[in-house]
Order: sequence, then C-alpha cells, then structure tokens
Amino acid sequence: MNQLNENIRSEISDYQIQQFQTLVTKLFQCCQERAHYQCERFQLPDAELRCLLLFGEERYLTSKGIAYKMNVVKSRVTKIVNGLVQKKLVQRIPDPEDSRITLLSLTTDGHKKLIEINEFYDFVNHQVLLQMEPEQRKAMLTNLDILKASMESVKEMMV
Amino acid sequence: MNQLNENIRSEISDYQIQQFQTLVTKLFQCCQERAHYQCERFQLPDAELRCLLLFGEERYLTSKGIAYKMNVVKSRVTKIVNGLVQKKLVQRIPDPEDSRITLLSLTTDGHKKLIEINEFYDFVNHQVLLQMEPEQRKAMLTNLDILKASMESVKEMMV
DNA sequence: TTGATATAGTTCATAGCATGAATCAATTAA
DNA sequence: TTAATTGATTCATGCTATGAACTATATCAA
Repeated sequence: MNQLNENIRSEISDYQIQQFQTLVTKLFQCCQERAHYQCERFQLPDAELRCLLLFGEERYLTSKGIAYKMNVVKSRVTKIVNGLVQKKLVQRIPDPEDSRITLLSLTTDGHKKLIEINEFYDFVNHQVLLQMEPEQRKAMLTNLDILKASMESVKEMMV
Repeated sequence: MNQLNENIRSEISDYQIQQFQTLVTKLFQCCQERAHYQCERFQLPDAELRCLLLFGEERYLTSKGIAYKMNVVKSRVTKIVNGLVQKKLVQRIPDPEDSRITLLSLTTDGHKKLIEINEFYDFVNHQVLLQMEPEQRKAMLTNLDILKASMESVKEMMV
C-alpha cells in the first residue's frame, strides 16, 4: 500500500510536463525580450553589452579569457571588442610581459556605462522581487535554485 | 514595532538581488544551450524548429499568422518557411478562397519530425521534473508561475 | 643557438537571425 | 472602375557565431 502510494505520488502527469514546458518557454521569452530592451536602452549590441559586464569582475581581461567566459570562439571576441573599442568603452593595452597578449580594460566612459548598466539591472531585479511577499520571495529563490540544479544535472546527463 | 518589523521584512537584501540575477542568468544560459543542442539533434536552425512546433496547434498556418506567433516580421517568415519547404517538412498550398494567401501545412515527413521533436521535449522535461520529489515539484511549479507573473508584470510596467 | 611547436590574436568566408523598404499581385471598398 | 488595402516576396543591411588560414611572439628541446 505504501509502495503503491509512493508510485502514484512520484508519477508525473502530462499536465505537469506541459505546464512546466509552457512556464520555461515564457520565462525564456521574457528574458530575451529584456535583453533586447537593454540593447536599445544602452545602444549596444547584446554581445557587446554582455562583454562589458565581464569587466565588473576583473580589471584586465584578454581576448582568450573573454572567449572562455562568453563561450564563443576567439574570432568572435575580436569583433565584439572592436565594437567596444570603436565606441571608446574599452581600450587595448599591450601586455608588458608577453607581447602576444593585448590586455583589455575599461575606459572612463566604459566605466560609467558599466555602472549605469549594473544600476539598471539591480533596479529591474529589485522590482521583480518586490512583486512578492518576503516569505514567498525566499521560497521562490530556493525553488529556482532547485530548478537550476535539476536542469543542469539533466544537461550533464545528456552530453 | 510591528511597522518596523514589516519594513525590515520587506527589505530586499543585495544578496537576494545578486542571487536572483545569477540564477536567472544561469537558467537562461541553460535554455539557450538546450535550444542549441536541439538544433544539432534535429538538423534544423532554431527558427525553423520553432516554426515547425507551431503546426502542433493548427493544421494550416499562413505567413502572417506565423509572423504574429513567432513575433517576427513577415519577410523573416518567408525565409524560415523557404528553409522548411526545401527540407520537405512543410508545403505551400494556395488558399482556395483568396489567392493572395498561401496556406502552409506539414508534409508527411514534417509530421513525423514534429512528433519526434515533441517526444524529445517531453522526455527532457520529464527528466528535469524527475529530479525532484513530488511535493517539491509542485512547489517549484507554483513558484515558477509566480516568478513568471512577476517578471511579466515588471515588463508591462516598463513599456 | 636554432628549429619545432605552442599560444594569442586577426582576417576572411560562410551561415543563421532579424528588420525595413520596395515591389507585385489579388482583393475589397468607394 | 479606380483607389486603397492586404498577403507575400525580394533585397539591402546589421548582428551573432563559427572555423580555417595566417601573423607574430614565446617556449622547449636538440
């Protein structure tokens, strides 16, 4: 009886699967639209915007490092960085120890822009979290973390 | 005291905002990688795959309808449909009542492919949901729904 | 010390995503 | 019947992304 109960309880209904599919799709679309909006707002192509954000973590970056962090190929990084350099947000500096390497860092303008972008991100996230009651917020974050772990573990499984 | 307590309780910590940002970013990336994997698996560009999925809901579609559902301009649809027609997954049929319109429907191959794709989607979603205990699953879906509502309401707010 | 090999980065060709303007054909309305 | 509207295509443009070929520098080993 207990066994039977367990089986019934762990069964996943088609309804749940569909509900889940729909929710994930909608959230994904929402994120995409947001990214699109941010590009407009900050007058930067998405890839350049994402690249700029990386300078929040480290003062100097290399093409190679950016390629790794953005998960793109190095020739792509050349193009992205070219865009940012043209817009005077990022500058190229030769590495004093290894002349194969060019170090990349923010210009003053780039620094300002980064702060502006981060403030906006925080503002939006704050607004979203404000839609919930504190207890609900905590529960939501916990569940989101569980979902993330589940999706990533399935991803690993499928490689 | 109660008032103060309320204020403290509704405050959102920087930690929560950062945590939320990180979680959403990671989930978004996970979805992107999945989309990418699916393109490889089904040998279709992402837009064509998404377009094919629309035929699960209706037997006949028009370019205009697809443009609306996919949220792209009509010239883009022409290109996407061309790809699907070349791959013999979709066929163009003239509308008997209005010769400006070309109706689009799945071929036999397209129908097979669609079933194959949907089965895979269900399989993956099932796997993800299986990572959780039944109670947790229910809670996660509820919280995901709350998050979706919150993000969409903030989106509306910002237009 | 001098090759061979490895590393960092750029250029170029190619493909997909997406838009907007111009165009064409068919339909509807004045 | 002409004028306006609608459905769809073509073309030019720009962003995302890859992979191969190439340049220049650095390191390792004979």
